[in-house]
Amino acid sequence: MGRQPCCDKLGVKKGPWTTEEDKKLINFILNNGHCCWRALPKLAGLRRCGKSCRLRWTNYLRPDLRRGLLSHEEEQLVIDLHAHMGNKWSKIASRLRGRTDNEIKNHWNTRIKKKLVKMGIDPVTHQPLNQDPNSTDNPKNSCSVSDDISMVTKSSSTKNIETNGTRTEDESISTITDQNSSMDNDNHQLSNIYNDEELFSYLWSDESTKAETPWSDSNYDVGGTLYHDNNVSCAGADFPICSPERINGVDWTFQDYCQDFGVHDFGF
DNA sequence: AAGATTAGCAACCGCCAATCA
DNA sequence: GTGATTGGCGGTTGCTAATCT
Repeated sequence: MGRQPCCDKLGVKKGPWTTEEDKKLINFILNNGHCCWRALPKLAGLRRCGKSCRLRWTNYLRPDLRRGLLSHEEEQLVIDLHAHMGNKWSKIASRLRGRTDNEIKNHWNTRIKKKLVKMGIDPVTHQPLNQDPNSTDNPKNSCSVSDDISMVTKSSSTKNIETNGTRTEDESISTITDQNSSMDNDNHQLSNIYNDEELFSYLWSDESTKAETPWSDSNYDVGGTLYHDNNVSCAGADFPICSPERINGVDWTFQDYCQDFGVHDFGF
């Protein structure tokens, strides 16, 4: 007897999400939260698998997500964390506020991995590769790799040494995240959130949205101190608000994220 | 200009661990 | 203790846009 499929395969839609489906999912979660992903599609009027809904929400629709390319600092952090943790994308993602495991995994596979290989560094072990001296991929011959990555690799090596020394892994990771607490292009990235015109205009509309979403994953630990959420009671539900953080000298709060997402009124 | 190739990303699949009855 | 259910994770696929020839 095999495992029961996560959803009834018949009549379940696959493939890219439409704006209409996004609206339904956002509306439902903002109004009801997501108590049970399996039941959610039916309740929200979606012909989707619960798993698919969860993925769409966590990877794309969550209002606390940041879109756009990873900054140099974030890239550096990912490499450092990967050197410590390996392919633990969700754990790495939890150290980068507003980034998803899928996004980081994609970025690693499509960009960082190639850069490291091009530099003659094994992306798995973070140690120098045994290069064929005639290979065109010999790092001595490749001058196109950015200097910042070279710095990163040095940094990773240093971290490895530190880990073998007196520092614990957590301490060393904490140090890394501290270094990452100021990101230079956050504002630019925030401005890139949700550029889908139709969805965006919908979100900016006056449709009321009472949030009872648990926002369980809104406790960020970047830098270890920046994101301690305070729960605010809202419409009978505890609704967390992030403490302000400083990005480019600007204080950002969860409300800012909400506004950036286009949801003006969470019932505060 | 057109076809081929490559890169980037969203989404799916299968497995695993935690939880519950 | 055991099997069913659910959520979550990591690997992989497939589509689309960009770039190359």
